[in-house]
Amino acid sequence: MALRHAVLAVLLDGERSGYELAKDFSRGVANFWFALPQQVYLELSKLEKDKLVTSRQIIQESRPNKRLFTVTEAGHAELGRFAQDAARPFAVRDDLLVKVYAADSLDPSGLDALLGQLTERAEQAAARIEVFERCLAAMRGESGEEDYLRTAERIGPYLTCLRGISVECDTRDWCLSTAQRLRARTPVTG
Amino acid sequence: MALRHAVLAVLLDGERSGYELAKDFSRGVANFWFALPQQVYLELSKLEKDKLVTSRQIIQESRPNKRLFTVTEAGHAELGRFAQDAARPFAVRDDLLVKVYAADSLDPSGLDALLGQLTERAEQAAARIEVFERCLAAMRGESGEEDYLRTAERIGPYLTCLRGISVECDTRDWCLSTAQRLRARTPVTG
DNA sequence: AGAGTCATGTAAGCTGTTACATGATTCG
DNA sequence: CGAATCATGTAACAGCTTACATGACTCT
Repeated sequence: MALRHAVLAVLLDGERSGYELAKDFSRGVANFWFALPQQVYLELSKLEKDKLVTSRQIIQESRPNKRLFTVTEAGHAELGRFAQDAARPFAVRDDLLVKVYAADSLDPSGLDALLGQLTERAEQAAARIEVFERCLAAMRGESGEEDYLRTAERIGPYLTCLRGISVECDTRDWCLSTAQRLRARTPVTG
Repeated sequence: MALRHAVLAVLLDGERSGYELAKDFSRGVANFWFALPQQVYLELSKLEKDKLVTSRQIIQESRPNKRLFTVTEAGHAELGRFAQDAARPFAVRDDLLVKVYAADSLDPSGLDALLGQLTERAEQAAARIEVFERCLAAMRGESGEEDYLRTAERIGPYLTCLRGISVECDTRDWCLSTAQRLRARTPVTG
């Protein structure tokens, strides 16, 4: 039971197709849970079988038909139960950190590859920061942030988006400073 | 292939027993990769079978016997190859963020549970920050940070530890401000 | 006396990834 | 004309979690 509640949570925003959900989960928009499209489609079938969501089919002419999903009463109840359960501690698993940990034992070409990956990750983080910032601006509209957070009907998505930004800022800064520090130790020889 | 390289990376610090590794991976010390003890023992057998590590047994009297593992030449080569492979993008999967996303739809008791979990997570983060900070101090000894990073033989562990601290600071701050913001919207009624 | 530490595993089950499969439409 | 977008799935495999199993020693 994992993706399950993430899908239900995103469906709180309203009817969505599997395709839209899959995009959210495999790009970074649903910043709190990553999943591949295959997994999303599978989970939607299970959720429907368990009556936590319902779907209605939309017949389209110039596009493939699609199904739009909505959370049922039982789905809402399930989310309520989920909130009560102890949240399992967040488990970090990051290839890039493993490589940095082992950086000292790498040969020049390995180190070079690592520096490239750090830079790339920093760039990805920067790109995501921009996306998130536009999301926030769109959500809050005219209001100031604190004002929005006090008065808006729905603030969950705003709060998780804020988290996305701070995590990515952190990632970007760490990647850049780490790359610099590793470079500072291997002066260009020859 | 996943835990595999994380274990090899930790073993670069020198001979370790399965038990010690398991502790590192299931507590937060090996900050970059979480794994349960069972998984670590299993991975060590596989690594030994594939000759990427060797072990020697230590017979103990007042304690169970143990095996100490070391990275082989082939193990070092494997880490080198790993560094060259593109690092797979980091995938976030966090229960707590799912709950915050769904916060608006929770009843008072669900929201209360969530606030508790946010506080708890903030406390865990604070505790880990202290642990990491002591690790850093121990590693750098008398030297200043930038000095240490330029001159020390091995800095990988220091760099990942720095990352651990900034991630946990971020977690702590976000959990606390999020709890506050959610509380501000549900004034005590009655 | 009970909890925690040292020390190592096996087996079943669930979750996530990779590979495969299809096919029309729109944009550059 | 090739690539991307829309749209939905199945099957095999790899990785992670939960439950089970054992047993002496040390600290409160």
